[in-house]
Amino acid sequence: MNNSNRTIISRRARPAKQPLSQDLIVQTALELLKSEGSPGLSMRKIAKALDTGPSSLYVYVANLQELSAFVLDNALAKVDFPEEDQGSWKSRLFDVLQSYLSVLYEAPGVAELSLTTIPAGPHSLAMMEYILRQLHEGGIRSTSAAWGVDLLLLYVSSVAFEQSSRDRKGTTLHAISASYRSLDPSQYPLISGLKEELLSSGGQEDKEGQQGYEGEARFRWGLEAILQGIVTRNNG
Amino acid sequence: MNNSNRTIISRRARPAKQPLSQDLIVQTALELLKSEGSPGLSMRKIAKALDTGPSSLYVYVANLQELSAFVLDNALAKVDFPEEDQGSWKSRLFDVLQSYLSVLYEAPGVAELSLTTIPAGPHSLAMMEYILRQLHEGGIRSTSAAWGVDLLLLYVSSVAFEQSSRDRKGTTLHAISASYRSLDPSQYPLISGLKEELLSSGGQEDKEGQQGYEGEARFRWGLEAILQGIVTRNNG
DNA sequence: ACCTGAACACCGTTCAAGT
DNA sequence: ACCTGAACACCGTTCAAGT
Repeated sequence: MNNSNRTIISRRARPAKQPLSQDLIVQTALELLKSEGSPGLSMRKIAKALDTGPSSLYVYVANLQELSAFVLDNALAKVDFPEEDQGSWKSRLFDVLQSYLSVLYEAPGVAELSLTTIPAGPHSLAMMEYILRQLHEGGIRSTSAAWGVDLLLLYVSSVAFEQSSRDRKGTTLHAISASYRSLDPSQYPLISGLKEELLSSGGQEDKEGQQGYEGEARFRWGLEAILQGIVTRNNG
Repeated sequence: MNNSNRTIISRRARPAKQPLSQDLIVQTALELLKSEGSPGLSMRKIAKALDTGPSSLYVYVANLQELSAFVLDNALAKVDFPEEDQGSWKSRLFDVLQSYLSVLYEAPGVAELSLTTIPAGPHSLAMMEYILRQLHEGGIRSTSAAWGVDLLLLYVSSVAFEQSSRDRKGTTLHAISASYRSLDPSQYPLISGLKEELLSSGGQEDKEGQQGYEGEARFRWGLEAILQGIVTRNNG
């Protein structure tokens, strides 16, 4: 620093520079991820936001990968678990997964994290346990249940990620839409004939609600399909 | 360069420095991706492999994202389509998806690409068309078919990615295994009870074949479950 | 038209040095 | 024990300049 012989003008807007801690780092990282997307999740940017150098973070966090895992689990704290004495197990199951989806939608980067980092934090475990409990109540046990949770969570993460990676760049949606429309129908008759259906990939087609009507319908369709399959495999 | 007054000793091992082209760039990129994983897919490394500077690549490719899309489609050229006059539509469907999975397994980075980049290249379109044709033959049409392909491809990509991101770091599997084993059974009774099933995530438990027996079984289970669901939704 | 060098604005991680 | 500065070895992309 070159302000050694200069009285400090103002100790920043920050509240007197809180001491660092893992929690503070993780929270700052999550804020950056939400405001700037996945490029916001960088050691250097987090350090800058905390008014320090990147090397300081390594006291509380092994590396970026570990930090990412913490950030994901922190975000998952917001997932809502419906009370277990109301409604059917199936409606509760759909509701958690819907809530999980909303949390992932909140920030484009979080969806990517959910696919990229292995979920072993307490919040993710709590969600798995809750889902397993609903499946159990629905008579789905053992292998079917274990593989089923994975499949369901994978589905939700993928939907969220696909969606958020489209939002990232308006170009991409235009690009794919254009490429479908310019297809040679004689070479790709089925794709050509299903253009519209293929493109309604769960996106927010309207500007209003959290998620378009089409998107919500498609999300539930996929969920029902997977669950249907799990149930059938379980009983068959 | 500082060898201006020095006769060139040897024009590298490369065959007399081929002129650049999009195809050469894409192929080199794919080779690097296979040999070094996703960090290998960098403009600078590709340029170095081609014995030029990174800026030279921008004549043939808009940016890294576009190049990635080309690389993915190039890799998908290897997907095998079973002859359509043999076996059932279902066995053909499973076989393409199995072949798709093998291609993604070939390189850890390719699996990641398949999740991250929107597939609009000719090889990916050909695969979609083929799958739609099998579904059509199985009586699955319209929305069910359109959303079904997406779901099936998503599943395969995710399985491949999950697997390859585990291979990347032996630590991660150990870490998750450890975290499951150290769980408080009273807090997470169902997860604790299903430890084994949850951990058999389609991985190669044996050192021999391309894929472990457990892994193959789990992969097919997921496929059957999804397909079952699609069929039921389609008819119901 | 194609290629190059140099620069710009970034990365993650380490490490000796300070308090 | 915690924090810092400086360095190392990387990124993608642009742009003026050369052929």
